[in-house]
Amino acid sequence: MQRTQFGEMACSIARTLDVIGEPWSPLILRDVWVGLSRFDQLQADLGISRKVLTERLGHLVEQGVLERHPYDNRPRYEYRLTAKGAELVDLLMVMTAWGDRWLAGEAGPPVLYRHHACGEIAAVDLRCDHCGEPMHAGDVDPLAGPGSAP
Amino acid sequence: MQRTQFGEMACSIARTLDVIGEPWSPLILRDVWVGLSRFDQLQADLGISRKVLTERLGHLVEQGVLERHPYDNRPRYEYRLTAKGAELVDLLMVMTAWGDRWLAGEAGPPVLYRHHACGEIAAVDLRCDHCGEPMHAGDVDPLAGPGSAP
DNA sequence: CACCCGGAGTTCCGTAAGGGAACCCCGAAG
DNA sequence: CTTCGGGGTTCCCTTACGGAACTCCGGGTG
Repeated sequence: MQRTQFGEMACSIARTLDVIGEPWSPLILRDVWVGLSRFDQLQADLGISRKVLTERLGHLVEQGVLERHPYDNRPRYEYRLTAKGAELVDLLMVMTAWGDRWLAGEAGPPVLYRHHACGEIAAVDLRCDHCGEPMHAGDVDPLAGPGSAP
Repeated sequence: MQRTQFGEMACSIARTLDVIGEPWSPLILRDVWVGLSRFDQLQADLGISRKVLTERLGHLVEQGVLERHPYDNRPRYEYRLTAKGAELVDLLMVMTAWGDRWLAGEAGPPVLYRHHACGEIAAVDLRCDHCGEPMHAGDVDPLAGPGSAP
């Protein structure tokens, strides 16, 4: 008996969860994204147990989302986002947008993002990569794709 | 001693995780989104333990993401997305896009999405809600927002 | 050279959460 | 009045998290 593995399912959501779905993983990614890159920094910022942090970092490196590499002659390492990991930041931005909208309350969002292109405080918006029109829950029909059959 | 609650953190990502970050929750949302709405349907489709499914549904309803309501004179219930929950589908679409791109492999994506507006098979793309330009990992600077202080 | 330091983990134990299967409740249909 | 099926509960077992202590290792400092 073991915990269910989502990676085996024919579903990109489940497979993505297999990479960053474990507790803490998205927060680790967030920290690395904003520049916290060393073990002790992450541990202190998150308050995560060192054991679990070790496991998560190992998994994220294994999945090609983070890269561990030395920054000193001593055995010191820092973690960086790979290209694969940087694209996961899209996910973080959408989570941020949703949390800002539905959970921030009176106080307002804890963090704001300034968009380089326009210089404004902004949030993300989902568009169709084909026609550029908005793309949300009710705007699509799911169809079986090539990777669906056994 | 108890499991760490992310909801207390001053971070919209952490707070969002408190709502849908538990194992299975995103997959439950996906199923409800595509039309599986009854307890036994969800249980059979996901292979989740009934105990955990009960807990997750309860939590999602409590958080206002799902609505439980009767569909018969008998004690029968179905779960539906609320407006708050429907906006979480954005998150699922971004997870799908990332999984399709990085994890689908040779076989291709298991599910395709046809966009109503243009009729094409499409994926989501993240844009700035201000200027409409692309908005990804390197395109923003985080600043402290109003909800950041202790 | 002996000692200490700080980063990066590893080990160990107690509690809590997931997996699985069996059981229960309830209203309708036979 | 028994059966059926949806919608959960209950119980036990195993795995995983939290927390604190311990280890390892290379570089300064006296």
